[in-house]
Amino acid sequence: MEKTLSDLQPTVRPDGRLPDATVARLPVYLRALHTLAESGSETVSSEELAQLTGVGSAKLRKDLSHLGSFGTRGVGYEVRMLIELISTTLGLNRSWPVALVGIGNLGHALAGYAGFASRGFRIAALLDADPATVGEVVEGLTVRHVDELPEVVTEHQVSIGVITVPPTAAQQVADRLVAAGVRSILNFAPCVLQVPDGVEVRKVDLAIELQILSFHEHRRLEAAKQPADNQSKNGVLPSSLKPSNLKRRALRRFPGKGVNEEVIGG
Amino acid sequence: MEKTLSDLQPTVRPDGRLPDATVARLPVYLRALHTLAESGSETVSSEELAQLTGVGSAKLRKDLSHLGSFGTRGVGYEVRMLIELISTTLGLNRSWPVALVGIGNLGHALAGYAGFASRGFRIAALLDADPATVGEVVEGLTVRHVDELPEVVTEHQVSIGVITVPPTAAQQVADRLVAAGVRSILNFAPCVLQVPDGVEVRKVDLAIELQILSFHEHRRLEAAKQPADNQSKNGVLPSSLKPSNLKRRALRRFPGKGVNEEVIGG
DNA sequence: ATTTGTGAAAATATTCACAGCG
DNA sequence: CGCTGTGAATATTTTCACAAAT
Repeated sequence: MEKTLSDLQPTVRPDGRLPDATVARLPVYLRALHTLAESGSETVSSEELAQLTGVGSAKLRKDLSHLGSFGTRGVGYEVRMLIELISTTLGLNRSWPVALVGIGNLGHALAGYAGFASRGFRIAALLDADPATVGEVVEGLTVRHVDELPEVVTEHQVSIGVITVPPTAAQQVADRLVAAGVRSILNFAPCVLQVPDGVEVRKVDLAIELQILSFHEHRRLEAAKQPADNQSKNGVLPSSLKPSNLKRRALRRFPGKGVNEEVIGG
Repeated sequence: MEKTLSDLQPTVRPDGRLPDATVARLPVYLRALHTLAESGSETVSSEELAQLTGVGSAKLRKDLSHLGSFGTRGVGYEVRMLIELISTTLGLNRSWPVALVGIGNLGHALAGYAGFASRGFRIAALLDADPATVGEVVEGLTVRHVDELPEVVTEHQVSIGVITVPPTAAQQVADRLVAAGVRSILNFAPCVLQVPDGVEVRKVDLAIELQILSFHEHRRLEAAKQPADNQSKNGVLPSSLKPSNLKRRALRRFPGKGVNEEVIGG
């Protein structure tokens, strides 16, 4: 039977709650799907999409099953429909106004990220505490003083705050965002934010990612030192690579797309 | 009994493998511990450290228990010893040479991040494919052409590669890094990288984080629309905040520290 | 013939709760 | 008494494997 887009809204949500792990993967699927759509694919199987996203096909199917039953057995999923379904689920059909607080190096880089606007997000305001920065025009927006947060939030209906200030100032900025009514915060400052229940904080932390890599690199080196050791399970090979999942490389690269998208985001 | 630093290396690793979830949290503990050390604390209890890091105290104790038994019952943990223990575990006692590929907006921001060097990482080289950028001096380093990757990696013993190029170029850069012998990659490009087994890739993706926030914001709004609904469990409050974990705010802010650390990393 | 959707099994991760030590 | 360390209980996530659908 044909499935129409209007089937999307009312159906689904068997028990009502989407697993966190699933929510975290939906954006990944969405990106691959957009690329597929651009390259003209109309349908995709769980196996293909799994290859493209680096996720196991069973996991992918289970993820999608939480949104409902929209695949066609023997065929796969309609690309456009999946895009619509995931976008709707994530709330990406509207454009969320974002306030960016802290216009330093990273703030500049983020403000200049074109793809920001492209899907679901719009930088509504830039703010900073430094009088030297306030008033500066960055990417067409005049930087306003962080004291004006309450007005700015109301004015632009800001629902997401991005913090790119030094860690010493981050908590204060978070408090102000919360006081102004913002309930979703993306924190780039390397510190833990304390917020009341009901406020969602996500953290992006370069140092932590590097330190996790460091751990694995360290393990590798330690393992290489002890080649006598019984590295039976999940062992680290001394100096050559295991040539296992090479079939993955088969449909690795997407058909060329000319867009020179900026590096951050998607 | 006194515990000495030399106890650290030989002991521990009951079964041999540290849970991924634990590894991912160790850097968070480490940061809080550094702050505690700077403020002069000599010991810390699991409860305090839990407050500071936003992790449950039982989870924290279980995490630390994977590294061995280094606490003192009735007292807590020695801050300096925990720092040493976690640093050693993560392999942060040496300085890892990092190659940064892609000197655009974000690349510049990362190259300029002083705290990079501060703990365990050192930018050894900057590379780019754009002839206009190659030769430019950024933060004291001359940008080299990405074709020179093999030489650069050998020259500086690069063990970690950071990718900040547009997504269309990211896979190619990853392939070159791997070919040059790099086994740990931090990818800022919004795409999935395919690498052979044995290569560790971590991804930092602004758009994904925003989209996850979008989902929660969306849920919140949907929930607010249906106030008649039985929002019993994990319900979203319509317009005011639940004032629950307020005690957390008690020891929220660290004693003032003058360092004006840059925003990224730590 | 192929691929979805999903129970059931296995693996991971978190939380509880308390014995045991200082 | 206070706090660690940890088995046992619970929750979450992943993986398996196959019946059902087209």
